Amino acid sequence: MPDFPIGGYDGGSVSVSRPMGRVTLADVAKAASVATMTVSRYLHGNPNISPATARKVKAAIDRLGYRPNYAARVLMGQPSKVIGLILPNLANPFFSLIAHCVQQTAHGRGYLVWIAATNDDPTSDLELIERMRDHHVDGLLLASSQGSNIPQEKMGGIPTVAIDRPLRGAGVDFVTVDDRAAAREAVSHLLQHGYKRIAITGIDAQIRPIQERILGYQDAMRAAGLPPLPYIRCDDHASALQICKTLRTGKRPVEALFPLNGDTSVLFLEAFEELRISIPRDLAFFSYGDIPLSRAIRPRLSAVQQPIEAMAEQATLRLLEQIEQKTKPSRARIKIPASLVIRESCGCTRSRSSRTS
Amino acid sequence: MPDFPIGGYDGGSVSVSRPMGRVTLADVAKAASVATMTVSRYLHGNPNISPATARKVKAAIDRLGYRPNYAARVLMGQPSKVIGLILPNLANPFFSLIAHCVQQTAHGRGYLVWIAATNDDPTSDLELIERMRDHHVDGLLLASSQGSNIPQEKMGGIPTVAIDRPLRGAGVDFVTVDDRAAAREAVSHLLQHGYKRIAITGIDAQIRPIQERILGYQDAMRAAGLPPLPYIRCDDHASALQICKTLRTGKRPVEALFPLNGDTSVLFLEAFEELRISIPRDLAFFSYGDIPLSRAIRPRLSAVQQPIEAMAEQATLRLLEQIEQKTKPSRARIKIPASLVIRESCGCTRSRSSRTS
DNA sequence: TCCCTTATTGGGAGCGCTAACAATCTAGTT
DNA sequence: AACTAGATTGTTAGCGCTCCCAATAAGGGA
Repeated sequence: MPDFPIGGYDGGSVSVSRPMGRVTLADVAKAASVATMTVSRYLHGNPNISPATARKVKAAIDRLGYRPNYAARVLMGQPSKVIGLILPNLANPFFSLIAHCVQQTAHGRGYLVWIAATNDDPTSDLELIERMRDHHVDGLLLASSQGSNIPQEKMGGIPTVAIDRPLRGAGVDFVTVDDRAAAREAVSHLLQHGYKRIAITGIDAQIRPIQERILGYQDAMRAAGLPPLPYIRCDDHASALQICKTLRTGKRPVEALFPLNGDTSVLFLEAFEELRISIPRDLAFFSYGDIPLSRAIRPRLSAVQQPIEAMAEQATLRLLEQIEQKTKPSRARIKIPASLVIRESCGCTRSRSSRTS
Repeated sequence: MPDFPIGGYDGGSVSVSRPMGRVTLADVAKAASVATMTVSRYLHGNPNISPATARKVKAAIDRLGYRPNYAARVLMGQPSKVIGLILPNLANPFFSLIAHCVQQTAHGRGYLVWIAATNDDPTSDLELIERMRDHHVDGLLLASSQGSNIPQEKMGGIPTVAIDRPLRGAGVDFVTVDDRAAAREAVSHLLQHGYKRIAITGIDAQIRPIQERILGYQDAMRAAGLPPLPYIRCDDHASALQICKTLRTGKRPVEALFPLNGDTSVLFLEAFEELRISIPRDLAFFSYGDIPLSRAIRPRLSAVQQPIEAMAEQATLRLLEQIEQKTKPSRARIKIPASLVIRESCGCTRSRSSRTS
């Protein structure tokens, strides 16, 4: 059996329910007493059509409630006007905001967005790509799951833009936040407070954006002549608690904590509350990405503010350009600068804001 | 011009880039020296095929890397194996969790899920339905935007299940949380604490689930012989602040606040923090739905816990059944009971949990 | 008036696939 | 050996649409 789903056993001759009764081009043509081609041309805005004919055709379309059959269009090589958006996880506000923005941008240009999530399953990635291709999406926007490696030939020349995470293997455009600069700025800010032992933590460091943020952290530490501390992996509530306990013990306690992603920030905020760790008195804190409900948290969080809208819009526009201009992917790497929102958790007492280079 | 996007002006004779080079059934058939029908039969798991032929066909498929062309399948009336999921807003964790669960369930049954969001634009609803139909989704899962009224004929007989919010007009199955019972239970619990003036607040009350929750509130108040207080609309941070100020003033201050949806709960938690209102000392609080980051909030929140997974799974399974068994929609109304998570914000001091009827 | 150019319309063919039916082949029966 | 039921494979047509090319209608200059 093949690895793609099939129509199901049909017993060899069981009739499949055909979507009956739908109005076709031929129906419209007959009603308007013209050739199907004329209707087709009208639909495509071909100017070589007399106003009188156009009116007749329009009337027939409206009267019959005609809708185009995209399967037939697409079979002839026409664009489907659908782009696929594959995300690792819809429950993460970072990605759901991307979804929102991509849809906004694409919709304004006449495209539908087919959103799907891999739920961090790297094999699911490849399957989604293939099946979306089978369904003739015009292009693909990919925030690939951790570790998935997409061979170039699997993309089969379909316009693709990677977003947030690069696509190893396939040579495509890549739009991302300038994570390295953002992390560097954040750590620099913490250093200005006089903290010397600044620790970083987060999820699996294999993911590209995390690697970039680690580099940014190291940049800032080294620039200040301080040794970078090792990256602390934190995946769940239990490990956050555990880490909190070890951070403050020992002869040289950590003075500031910088989680490198939003989920981890949440984990630590929960742990701080549970362990009655006072921020920023016991420990300074700098969050990565805006946290939902952050206004209900005291002290207010200083955070890296990711330019999600700009990133999503850039990526979408680049993709649509590739689709419509049929330009080759330039393998460009577009880095969008993030900004810092300085509130109180880092040790500041008044709010102010700065923008990274 | 029609109201659906068209392929773009083609000048009458500009050649459209056909996705060249893709392996077709005929290619496989030739490579395996059989008829195309034989390959098709193999793909559909037809048992009337000799093992030797099956092997030959499989080898050819693997060697050539054949993938089915769904446009052609669908044009013949075959199922597309895609279901559409239309949600009001992906940024809301309630809906993004629905998306996650639907995908989980559908994927296990060989279906892809086409997720799209209307961003609370009621007109966008209808357009998405129509365009997904144009693309031959096998069925539709709908959490319709507020106020959208879908005429039955627009659904055109496509299997549909409404989720969370009913579909006015179209007679389809409807899977929802038993919001009325959940609200009743929550209010009853608050009443047991001795609170008599319990206020409800939330977004636009036109939305069906909100209406049900209001009814549940009124049930509980009347059962206790108390007059229900009027519903307080709250849409943003400013109005939450305003409401907080008025709640505690006057001769008969409100003792407990019960926001009827998650977003509003967040708004009030932020306002409480800003106004230094202490929960539950100044005001008891019962949240609707689990709030992200709720573990980082003191006191811990008592909340209605919505059975999102069960709801999404039920809805998906019902839809797939309609699709595969070709059963008519029973116009059934399935209510899934919610449970209460009792923590501290309601005035309790120890955690315990109860389940509504 | 005729011919030629340009605007507008029509007529097949065929995209890749599958339903229905036809054809062939096998083994079992009398 | 002739025949038949059943298993296996092939053939044809056509899903709804758009391509290519041909056909017609409309204007303009000789």
